[in-house]
Amino acid sequence: MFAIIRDIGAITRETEIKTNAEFRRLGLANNAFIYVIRTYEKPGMFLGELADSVQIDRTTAFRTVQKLVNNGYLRLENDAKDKRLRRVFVAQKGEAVYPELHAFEQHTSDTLVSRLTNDEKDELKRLLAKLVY
Amino acid sequence: MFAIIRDIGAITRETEIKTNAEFRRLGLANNAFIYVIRTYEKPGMFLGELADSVQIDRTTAFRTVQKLVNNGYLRLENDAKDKRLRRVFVAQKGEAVYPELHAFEQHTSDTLVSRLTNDEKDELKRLLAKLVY
DNA sequence: ACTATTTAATTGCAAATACAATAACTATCC
DNA sequence: GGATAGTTATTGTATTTGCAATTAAATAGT
Repeated sequence: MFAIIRDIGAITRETEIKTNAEFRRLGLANNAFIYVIRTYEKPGMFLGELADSVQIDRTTAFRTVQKLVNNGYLRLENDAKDKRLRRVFVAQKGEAVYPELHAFEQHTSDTLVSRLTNDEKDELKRLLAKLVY
Repeated sequence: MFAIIRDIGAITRETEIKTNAEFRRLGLANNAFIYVIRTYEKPGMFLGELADSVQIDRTTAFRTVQKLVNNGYLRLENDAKDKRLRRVFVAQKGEAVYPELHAFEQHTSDTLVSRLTNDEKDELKRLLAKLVY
């Protein structure tokens, strides 16, 4: 059964190479585009929550978010109740670029599963969801 | 359908974190263990071939292999016909450690799919194989 | 045979990465 | 309400990473 884990790893690494190449021109290589997508879709996560949601080391995520704030893609807000928390939102540039990021993700995903029938796509989706949750 | 690509990425990142933590004590973090496994299973690949087989940047792969050669896990041999090629083989330490690496990969994979029925496991394996090839 | 193109390995270097440690704050327990 | 434990953000630092460029060798084309 280890073929499953190898195939999954292979797909991820190949996808990341393509996506990073695509978004380097926007300063969103090194998986930075993921942060913009996730933040757009779920605004107001605090830093550690965002890091966990993308399964990336918290210190790495922290520095990536810093860079994205400096670049104008994201912005941070202190939580009113809990002074430890800094919540993440998209800034103007992040808002503007989201459609393009999402379209590319969609396209990449469609290409990946293009040799499957619709039933197979649904089944794969269902099975993967079962692994994750 | 982009849930598929997200779930796949999430599984990979989580798996890599666990596996790197497990094998750090052996000096096989940063995905180095993958090279030992693949080389053991297909000895004599040249450097670029090995890099492609694990979907990792060739320069990164090159440096990782260098380190593994220094650590006694792998060894290199010049190709007799084509003077550009350096073929990779496991050395003593690589040979010795392979069973443990493979057992861990097996265990990780089994844990990952433990909530699936046997039929579902087979189906997932089949669908993923269809994506990769 | 000779030039041009391709492919492999390698190095240079700036940036990214992640473990470890610390500081600030919150929640819990007695 | 004060000590203790747990959580979050942050920094220090050494290592890793990967794009770009270089060298060397093989292959293709004429």
